[in-house]
Amino acid sequence: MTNKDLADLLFPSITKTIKDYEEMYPERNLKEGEKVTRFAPSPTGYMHLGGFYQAIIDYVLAKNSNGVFFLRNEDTDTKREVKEATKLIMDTLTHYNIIPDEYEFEGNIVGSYGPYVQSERKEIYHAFIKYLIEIGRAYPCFCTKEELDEMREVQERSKVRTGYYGSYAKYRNVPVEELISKVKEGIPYVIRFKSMGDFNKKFVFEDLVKGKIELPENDEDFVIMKSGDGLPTYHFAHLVDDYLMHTTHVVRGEEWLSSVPKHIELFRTFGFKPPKYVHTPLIIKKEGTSVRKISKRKDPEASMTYYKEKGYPVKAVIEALMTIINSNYEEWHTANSDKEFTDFVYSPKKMSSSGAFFDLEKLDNIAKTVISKMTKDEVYDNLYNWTKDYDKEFNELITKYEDYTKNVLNIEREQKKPRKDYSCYSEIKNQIFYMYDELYNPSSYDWGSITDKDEINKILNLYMDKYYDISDKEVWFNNIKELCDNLGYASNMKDYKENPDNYKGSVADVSTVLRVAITSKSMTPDLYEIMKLLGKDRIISRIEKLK
RNA sequence: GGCCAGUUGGUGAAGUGGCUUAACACACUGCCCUUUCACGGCAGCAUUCAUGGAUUCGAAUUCCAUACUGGUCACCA
Repeated sequence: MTNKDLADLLFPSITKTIKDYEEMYPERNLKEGEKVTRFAPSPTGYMHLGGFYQAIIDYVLAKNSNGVFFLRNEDTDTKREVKEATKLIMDTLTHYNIIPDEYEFEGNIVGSYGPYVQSERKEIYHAFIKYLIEIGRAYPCFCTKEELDEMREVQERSKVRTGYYGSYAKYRNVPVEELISKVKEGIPYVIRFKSMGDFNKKFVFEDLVKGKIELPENDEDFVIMKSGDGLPTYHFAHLVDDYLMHTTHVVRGEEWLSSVPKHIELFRTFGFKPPKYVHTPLIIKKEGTSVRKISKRKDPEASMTYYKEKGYPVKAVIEALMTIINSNYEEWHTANSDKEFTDFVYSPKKMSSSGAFFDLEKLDNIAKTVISKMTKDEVYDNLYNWTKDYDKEFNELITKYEDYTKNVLNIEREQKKPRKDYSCYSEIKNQIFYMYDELYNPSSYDWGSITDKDEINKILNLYMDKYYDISDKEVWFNNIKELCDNLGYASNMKDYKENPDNYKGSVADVSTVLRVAITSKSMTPDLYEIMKLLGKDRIISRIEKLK
């Protein structure tokens, strides 16, 4: 009996060969330098910031070179799989407008290198495994979990490297006859790769981020196909998929660096050219004095849903991530503000090789600038879309008062240096609630230096009786100044600063009284604009309410 | 423990042997502008690049050692 007999026994229905698949998935028509990248998440029900950050790199790498970016669903871990996960991934990518050129979603395949869901590619993997068995480079292993655990304990006790290799590889040199009869008996098995590597030999591997790295050869007979469902492990699926889909650049987290020897040996065994690798630093989080990977359990900001729920502008999140990806992005972006982030030429070499800290404060700052540069219509539309999902009540209000809301959002916007009030859409309501009678119901007022009720009433009454005029900003402010003179407050700040004792206070104090009486807040944008939008009736009623 | 990687201010970082008295940005502090806040302007914020040694006229940049941090060592990706 031969390896061929074993292969046929294991995969009786597999008739296609590697060659057949190579013909089905021919070389892509790429011009020099065009890159093929992929985002390959496993659908565990969660879209991690770290994953999204890699997706951006993939996307930019492909767009930079006019290449192809595709999405592949790595669902080989059936135990961890979550049904809605694929939708979540698609929704997130769509929200950020990172649209793959090829993907598979809800039964729809876009692209000619599919299927793009690994569980649908089982036959393909099996054809490759069958070949490996035929040439004697893979074999079934019947070890139970208990046996493997025991082996590891023995190895640990005798202080040798743990793993299934060399003389520890129990089924590596078992004659085919015996393997065949065990299979026929129905004993569960996995398929292992038969490694020819030597752990004491090193080879040089070039990572595009880290540069040249010296790694030991792989000598482990690692699992390539699991028992039960017969699905491949990551290592094997990576080989087959990235070979047949003609991926040129594999972007993945640096936690994969230590399995590079396995992947390289696999590619060499088949005589395939391995892709280029971009092992990205992990996104980390400071906790006390130690650093750790950002985690979905402890850090809400590790999930991409966090940014959507808060209502951070799409551009801001991408910009913050791009800044981590290549720190010269920021400078480039200020010099090329009209360009898309995909026009920025990403350089793996320029990536920091240590862990990156995703700074939420920095994100806030970027987001404020992004929103400040939008037109009132853009802010309105984004606010509308956000409130539609997360704040129905406010959504109805801004729909009812659409033009008015746009005017509110436009205060101090159309100027060279617009205000930077909002970092996310969820913040807007809290900052402009006083512009809506439906929301205006202050329980307290932020009075400034003037807190005496009689004095406040005196200022307000006199103002409404004699000085109220919002026909023009200059007129409006001159009136306030006259009011100040009339009541013994300094109308000129310089005079006040020079001789504070000559006055009861200054125009700043009087203005604050007006501001707080009308909005309840001491910090607001331009009061004149607010008063103009509110109109006399509402101003009067708010002042009356104070009495 | 084996293997691999990393270590520049509170943060992201620039920097690849002299142009660095370490860029830029965020944060922070002070002043100015100012009807508040914000914006904006100006100034301040690492005598030092984990530590020790070596090479060199000269090192954050090269080499060696040490320390610390992280990754990995699954029928998870």
